Amino acid sequence: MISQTAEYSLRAMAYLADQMPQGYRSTIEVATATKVPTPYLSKVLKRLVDIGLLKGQRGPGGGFLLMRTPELITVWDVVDAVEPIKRITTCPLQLGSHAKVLCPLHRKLDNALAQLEKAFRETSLADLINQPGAPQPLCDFVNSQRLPLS
Amino acid sequence: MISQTAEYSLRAMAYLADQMPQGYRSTIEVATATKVPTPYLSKVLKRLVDIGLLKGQRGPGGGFLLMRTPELITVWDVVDAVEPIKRITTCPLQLGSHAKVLCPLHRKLDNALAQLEKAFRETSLADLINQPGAPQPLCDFVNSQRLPLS
DNA sequence: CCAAATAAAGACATAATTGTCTTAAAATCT
DNA sequence: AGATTTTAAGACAATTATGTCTTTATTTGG
Repeated sequence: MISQTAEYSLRAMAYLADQMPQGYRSTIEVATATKVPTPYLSKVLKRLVDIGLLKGQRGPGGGFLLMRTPELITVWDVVDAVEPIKRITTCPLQLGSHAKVLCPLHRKLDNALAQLEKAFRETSLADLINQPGAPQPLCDFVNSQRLPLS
Repeated sequence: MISQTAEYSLRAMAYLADQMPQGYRSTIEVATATKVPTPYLSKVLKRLVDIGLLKGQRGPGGGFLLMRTPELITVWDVVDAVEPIKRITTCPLQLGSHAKVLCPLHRKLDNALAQLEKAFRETSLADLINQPGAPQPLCDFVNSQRLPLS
């Protein structure tokens, strides 16, 4: 229901949100952590740069970095950037009689899309990594650098 | 967010639900009414037959017919038949630590899918064609055969 | 039985998505 | 300046989704 590219984008953004304090992270590191094919992730990351969600930095010590803090980037921002949710605002059959009000079928479908959009807009990357009482961290990598060594 | 094929399937099923009292409806008629390319719709309808949602009848007077009444077929039945909503039940990264509990990202995504599934399960084809106070019928074709000629 | 209508089946074509590989450009460090 | 690290860019390949076309099988009605 959501494309592979969107899934990969979300994994990468979540990882980069978690790793933000450490600065730039390279394609290979992100790919390894999120288990995404490296060459393909490279293209996905470039897209996120073009869109303005990430900054790419070349050379030693370079890599990718969020352009905003995790609190200010939502799941919707990411999904909308790589695979926009196309809301149904006009009749797909282009029926004149549906110009103002969608038929029940498309009304229902668009309501479902609206629900989805709302859920995505209400979730920030911070919500994905800062889970106080949550039993599991985002993924194996999350916070791994920051946990006390015990 | 939902495939073209699923959209076409829903249009066709809604049309056939509306036309059920008139008996079999041919591919060409359904294609014209729903504005779907005829040859492609033909394949879609065959799939709906294979799945058991429609009955196909050859020869003069033949065509397609719902296997159940519109009340007993949901939007979910149709979508699930042609393009199943893949719920996230296990970690897509196959991380051992997520065997029991999904990470927040995939928990959120699956919750969204659950919402979608619920909305689709709660809507029957009958809901799409019998709208007492609704300002618009399903589409131009709906109930057109049954309206008083006035 | 024959002709017409219709779905069924499957070959073929096109486009989008996903994935790989190679080269170029830029930044850093010594 | 030169070597190394890294993203940027773009060609190429494989797969899936979408769409078209032709032939075959079945059913009905005369």
